[in-house]
Amino acid sequence: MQMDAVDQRIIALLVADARASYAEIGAKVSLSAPAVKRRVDRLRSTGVIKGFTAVIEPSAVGWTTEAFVELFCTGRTTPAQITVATRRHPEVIGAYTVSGQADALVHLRAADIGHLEQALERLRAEPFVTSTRSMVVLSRLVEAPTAIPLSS
Amino acid sequence: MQMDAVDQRIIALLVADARASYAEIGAKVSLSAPAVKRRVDRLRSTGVIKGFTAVIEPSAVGWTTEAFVELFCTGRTTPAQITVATRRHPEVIGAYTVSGQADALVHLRAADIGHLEQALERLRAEPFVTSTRSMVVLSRLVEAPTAIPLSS
DNA sequence: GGTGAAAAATTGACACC
DNA sequence: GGTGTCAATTTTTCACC
Repeated sequence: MQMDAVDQRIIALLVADARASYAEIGAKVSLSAPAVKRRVDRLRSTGVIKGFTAVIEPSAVGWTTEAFVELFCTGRTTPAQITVATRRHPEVIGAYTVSGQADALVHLRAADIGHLEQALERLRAEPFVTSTRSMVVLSRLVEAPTAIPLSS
Repeated sequence: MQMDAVDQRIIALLVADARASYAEIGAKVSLSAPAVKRRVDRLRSTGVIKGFTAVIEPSAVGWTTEAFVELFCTGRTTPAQITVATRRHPEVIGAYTVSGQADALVHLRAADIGHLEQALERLRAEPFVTSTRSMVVLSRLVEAPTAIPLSS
């Protein structure tokens, strides 16, 4: 899809604050509120903006434990299989196929270590998983929303 | 902070759609719009809701390459040092200290492989980094916003 | 792309429990 | 502490140019 510098700035402003009003955004990009809305509607319908979400402090909702788990899979495992399998587990908040020794990297979030262990066991029970390697998150140092290159 | 089931449901609804109106949310949790707003204001001021953001398709804004990099650091490296160092690099969209062989895991997003390589070189140049192990993301299978346990 | 008007949402004041 | 109702203001969302 075609996007100009104004679209990029609107996106950056919405990433910074998804509840900013169109008038507020318009003031910063020198556009009227309706013009901003039309652009945002277009960005949404073309899939550039996938949605709007609240950023939550995980510990506040009872998720205190995170881990990254490398999956080593059997030879014939497809990304689709991994997708289906990982989506089944509510603890999975991210999953990626990767280059390197592992086949996939899975990001888990659980209530506590016990819950994490349980989720990990379930994941390891998937038929295509041959082995795993876990990294439990000790502290989140950086966690930024999708950064947008600012075209100044 | 103290949170009841209604707060949890409001949070879940805002994670699903940060631009939902208070009246719309109120209809789903059986509360008036002002009551919802008061709760949201409280959740924001207490840091449970850290903010609202737009979810962007990374490829649409020119970020086509992602990687996870394990950092192996010198013995006396502190999390604070890693935080400061990783925040300097705009390509870092996540950083965590982890248990296991590596000391930290860094999530990078770059325009292309060349850009990623460049960012990786800069990261490896940090004085406390002894070695790295990279996993380039081949495909994003799952990428969910902070999942909230639904108290049904 | 802007303007203007109607509809809807936000926000604060107030009473109530 | 919490809620709902009401009114003023602001925002959204249409027309139409």
